[in-house]
Amino acid sequence: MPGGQTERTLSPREIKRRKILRAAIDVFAEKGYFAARMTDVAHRADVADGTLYLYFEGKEHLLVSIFDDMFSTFIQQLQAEIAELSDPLEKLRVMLRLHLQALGRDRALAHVLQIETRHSRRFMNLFTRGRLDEYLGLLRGIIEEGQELGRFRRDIKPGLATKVVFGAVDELVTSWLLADRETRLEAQLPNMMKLLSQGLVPCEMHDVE
Amino acid sequence: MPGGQTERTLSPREIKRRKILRAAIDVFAEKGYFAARMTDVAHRADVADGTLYLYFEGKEHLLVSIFDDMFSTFIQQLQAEIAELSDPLEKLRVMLRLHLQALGRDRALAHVLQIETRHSRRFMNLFTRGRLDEYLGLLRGIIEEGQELGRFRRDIKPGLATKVVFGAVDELVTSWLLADRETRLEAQLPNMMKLLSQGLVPCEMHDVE
Amino acid sequence: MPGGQTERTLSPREIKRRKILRAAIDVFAEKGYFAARMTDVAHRADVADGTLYLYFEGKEHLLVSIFDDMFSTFIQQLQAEIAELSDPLEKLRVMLRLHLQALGRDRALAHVLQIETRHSRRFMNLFTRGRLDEYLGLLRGIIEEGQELGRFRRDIKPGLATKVVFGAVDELVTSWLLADRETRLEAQLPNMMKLLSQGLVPCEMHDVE
Amino acid sequence: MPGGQTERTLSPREIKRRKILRAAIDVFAEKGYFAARMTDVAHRADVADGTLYLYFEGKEHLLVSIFDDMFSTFIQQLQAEIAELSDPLEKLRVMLRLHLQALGRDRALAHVLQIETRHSRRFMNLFTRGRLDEYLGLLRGIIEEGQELGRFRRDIKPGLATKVVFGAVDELVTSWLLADRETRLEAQLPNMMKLLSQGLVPCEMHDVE
DNA sequence: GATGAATGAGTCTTCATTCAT
DNA sequence: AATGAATGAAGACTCATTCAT
Repeated sequence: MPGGQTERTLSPREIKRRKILRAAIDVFAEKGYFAARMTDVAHRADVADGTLYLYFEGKEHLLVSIFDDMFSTFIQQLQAEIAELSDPLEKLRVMLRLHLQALGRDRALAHVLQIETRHSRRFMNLFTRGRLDEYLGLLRGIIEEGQELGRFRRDIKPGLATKVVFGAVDELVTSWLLADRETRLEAQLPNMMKLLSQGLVPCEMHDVE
Repeated sequence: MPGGQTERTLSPREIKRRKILRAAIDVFAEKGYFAARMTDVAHRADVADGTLYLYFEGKEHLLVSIFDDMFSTFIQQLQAEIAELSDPLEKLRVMLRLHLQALGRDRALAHVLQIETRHSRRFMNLFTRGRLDEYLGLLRGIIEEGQELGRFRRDIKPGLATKVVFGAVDELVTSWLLADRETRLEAQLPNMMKLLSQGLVPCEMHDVE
Repeated sequence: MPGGQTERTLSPREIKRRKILRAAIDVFAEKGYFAARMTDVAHRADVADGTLYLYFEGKEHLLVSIFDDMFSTFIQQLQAEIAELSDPLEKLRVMLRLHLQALGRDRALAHVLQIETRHSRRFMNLFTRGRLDEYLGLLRGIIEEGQELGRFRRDIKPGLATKVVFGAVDELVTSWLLADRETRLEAQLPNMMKLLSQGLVPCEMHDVE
Repeated sequence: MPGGQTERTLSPREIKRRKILRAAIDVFAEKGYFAARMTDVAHRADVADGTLYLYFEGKEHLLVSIFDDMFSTFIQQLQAEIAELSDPLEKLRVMLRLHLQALGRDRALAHVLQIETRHSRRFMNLFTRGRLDEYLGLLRGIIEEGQELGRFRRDIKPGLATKVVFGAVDELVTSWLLADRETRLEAQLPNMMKLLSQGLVPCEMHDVE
């Protein structure tokens, strides 16, 4: 999610902006957003306290910026990779793989995005969910496409399916985060794909249902 | 989830304790845990500020107590209702139904449990997740039982399935909460059960997978 | 201006309120409003920093309250004493005497009212001048009455005369304040009355004018 | 008051100095000295923040310089015009006319001189009053001269008369400023001269006094 | 037990000033 | 000379908690 796709040359301003953002991610992940003090972030970024305010409007904006920056980079990458595929199931798999990879690669970032960024309804309504809708929209698009092509079961509302899929991945990430395992997050992908696509109950018993 | 199964007579102390807890739920839901002030809770409960500390150790303990009280009542009810069933799929359905009912019935409580109670890793590790494990254990037990009885697909790790199911319900609740819909939360149950049990992909295409 | 006319018993709250106000007057007079820190006021009043905010909304409100408290007490006294007189010139004399006495008696208060309370247009428009209008209205009333009775020259606009009289007293106070003299402020009254009532130029030369 | 009597050619440095001073007057008048930020002044003057410090020692010096610059120009003009007159009453009239003209012509400047420049005892003692003494000395000289020549009443202390006259004009200016009238300040001069020279009380009633 | 007035530690933010370029 | 990015000291205010009544 971070790095990689950056242009050859970054302006000095952009470099410092990212240094501060990185410091904020690390500090927020370590101490939590509320316990973190602006001065901690400044020290970690190796700048003066006041400098933070030359790049960000305030503490909350720092948190919002983490979300926005990482998210928009991620969504772009997602769209690029998905565009090249035709099979909806394949698109879904790639989407979830990128999701798990992006977060699995950067534990501190994952912390901030999974937890600190969801600390209140106000914050979620104002920031988290707003951005998340782009992701959910992409996901829903894939599901609807799959239904049209007959690759996905048609008797399930795409809105609900979107929530179930997102909820599943999201919980996977959160429990990986909190359990502090050594497992690679991505390793769970095949199993999860099977479960989501085929369900809990074997086919021959579906009539029972 | 609250009330209902309590004994006939509650001690005056217990009555006031619950009054405070209810006030805390409402205030936390309205303003968010951090923005809520102890004095707000006291006013809502119609007691003096200092009185809160005769019943709870402090602000954080108030939040923990909400979780614990509601959760233990809920888990008890869950176990009682499930014990009477034999079919794992039925158990699962009842479990999720109770989950959705309990939260769908009390929006303020749902707010607190879904959001305020998850505001930091520290809090989740210390309180939220600890209590949640009882719920997750119950869920996992049902899934394992289903696999043993051949009612559930055996090629899926029960740990993963537990997370997927919990993640799905959890997300359902959260999006219901944030969207502020008029929908009854419980109404989504049949659709979700179908999706979880049969998966996204129709049986005849499973080989493709 | 302060004290004197207070009721027999003051509530404990009112006592503490006045203690804080007195501390604020002294601190503002010593260090100036802007240089004064809230913690200075709290220390002087012998209360905790936070206690200030139980009695006043903030630093600015402290300054406004000094003005309002002292001014309303003063205006009341003024009206009471003037009501008993009939001669406009006498009324004027009493008014100015009370003015000079009230401020001459309490140098710190005079400092705050003459200087700190006039630090910006915004503050003057919002607070100082608004209150002052009551005083100016009283003054103007006396002048108009004097003109009607033929005791004061009729060819002078009362609005202008009001300003001239107020400006003269006000400047007298300010220069007394800044010169840090030992003179009693009140001692200047007879001279000033003569000047205001008879003017700079002897009568026999008025035609020259 | 500004410009006018300056030499034909100003050094580039002096030009920029004045540009900054003008910017400071406007910004201080608009936002008040304390609320004004150095960066506001720099922007208004169309120079970089740091440049201000190549011309002025700091924010306070900017305010002092406004006072000094404008005042010394004013005093010079005053002395020149008065020197040509012989009648003390005429001198007084010219002095007050110039005073009212100078401020009436430049509202922003008047703001700064009447209000911002008097924000604290420290500032007044250190700067405002010090410069003002030149003005007051001039005024006092005229009054004493008038008394010697028998044109002014001898039974009034010149010090007091000076204060009364200055206070009257000063208040006139301040109330003109705050009332935000459309009146020309200077228009009040004749009336004020009459009041100051002949007093409030008609001659035939002076014995009453 | 209940009260609620008092406490005081804790922190985000502003902005005058500096100095490397 | 001019720039403007960076600095960092400083302080008003909040609010969880206590404790004398």
